[in-house]
Amino acid sequence: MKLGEGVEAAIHCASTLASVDGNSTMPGAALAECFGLSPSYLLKHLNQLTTARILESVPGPAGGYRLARAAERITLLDIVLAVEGREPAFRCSEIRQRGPVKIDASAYVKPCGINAAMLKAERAYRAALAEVKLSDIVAEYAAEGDPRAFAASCAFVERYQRPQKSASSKQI
Amino acid sequence: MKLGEGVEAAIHCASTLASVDGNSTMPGAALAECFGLSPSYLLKHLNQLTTARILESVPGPAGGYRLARAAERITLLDIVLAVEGREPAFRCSEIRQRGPVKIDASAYVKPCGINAAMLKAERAYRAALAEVKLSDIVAEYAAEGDPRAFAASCAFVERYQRPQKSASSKQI
DNA sequence: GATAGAATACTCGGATAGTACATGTCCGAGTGAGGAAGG
DNA sequence: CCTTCCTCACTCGGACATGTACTATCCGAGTATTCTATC
Repeated sequence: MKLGEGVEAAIHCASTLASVDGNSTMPGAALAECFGLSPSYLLKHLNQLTTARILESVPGPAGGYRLARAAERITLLDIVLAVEGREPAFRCSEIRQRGPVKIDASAYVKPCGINAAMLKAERAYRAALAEVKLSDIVAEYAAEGDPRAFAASCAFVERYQRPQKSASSKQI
Repeated sequence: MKLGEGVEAAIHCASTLASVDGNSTMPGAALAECFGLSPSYLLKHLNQLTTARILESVPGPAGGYRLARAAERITLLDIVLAVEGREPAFRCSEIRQRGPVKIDASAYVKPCGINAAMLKAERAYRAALAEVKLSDIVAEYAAEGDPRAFAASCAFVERYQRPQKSASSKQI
């Protein structure tokens, strides 16, 4: 029951990318510098987000990352699942039938109640994450966060974002 | 986001211990054999439950483990926290203030919205686990589970449980 | 025969190796930009 | 002056070490039982 450190980085980067204009991109190195992270390692997580179709990557000079779809259509659950994997945290290994008492397999057709309870709790967890959109995070930050910190973030984005030539043509 | 394998073992053992009579005990070796687990390793998890005041351990011959309180007063959350630790799964390391843009610390007095959203989801997870009592698991198993498997479990408990002499006097 | 003592066997508990996963780092493939040469 | 080609620098992507935490195991501390010797 411990989430990797990369989840925090992934969400922060996605929030930052939500502030870039149109389909401009932002290099991974800039994101790493923004949060004081190792550039080489952050790319690993950004790549996971790209594989999950949450981000898009543009190679070459003036390349970088951008959101693959609108921030209103990205939830925290999407990001968490992309980084941590889609498997449930609790995996029932059916130890109830590993004992020495041999019983026909037909006695275990029903899933065990413990597994059901654990999975139900995990569904509640995921449902709570699915309710939070990336746009909510950004809006809450702009409204509730400290104005100085917000201004600094905007300045950082302004400084490092790179507009794309074939921007309008690559709209999906 | 991955729970250790010991959680499953701990819950199954606790459910089994909920079926022992009065304050009889059951040795850890018997529980390990019941689920085909390594006896030496299972003791580690049982010890965690004992430290968390969920189980009681009785040393010496005819010793073993028993529930420290009624099964109605033990929830799945108690067991999960005892095994996995009480720390939240998501730990905010405040990477937002690690960047090169130096801002006064007063700008970060408010907890970051990402952390708040993650913790809220975890509260939902824990609340769902707290609603499930150990007695519910046992009752559901007795009512919905396969009668053959249930009978085999009862026979196993009957065979290995050890009544305690000073049983009634040690009632809390 | 009853009792006190010591040896014993069984239990849990903590300290000790092995392994899988997450973390952190490095180098290579690919691409667009920029500049130089030619028309 | 414009076009074309080449070189280059910058980007992401995957392959390679390292650290940590989970898993697994073994040996030691403690206690009720049990046997024996004595009263």
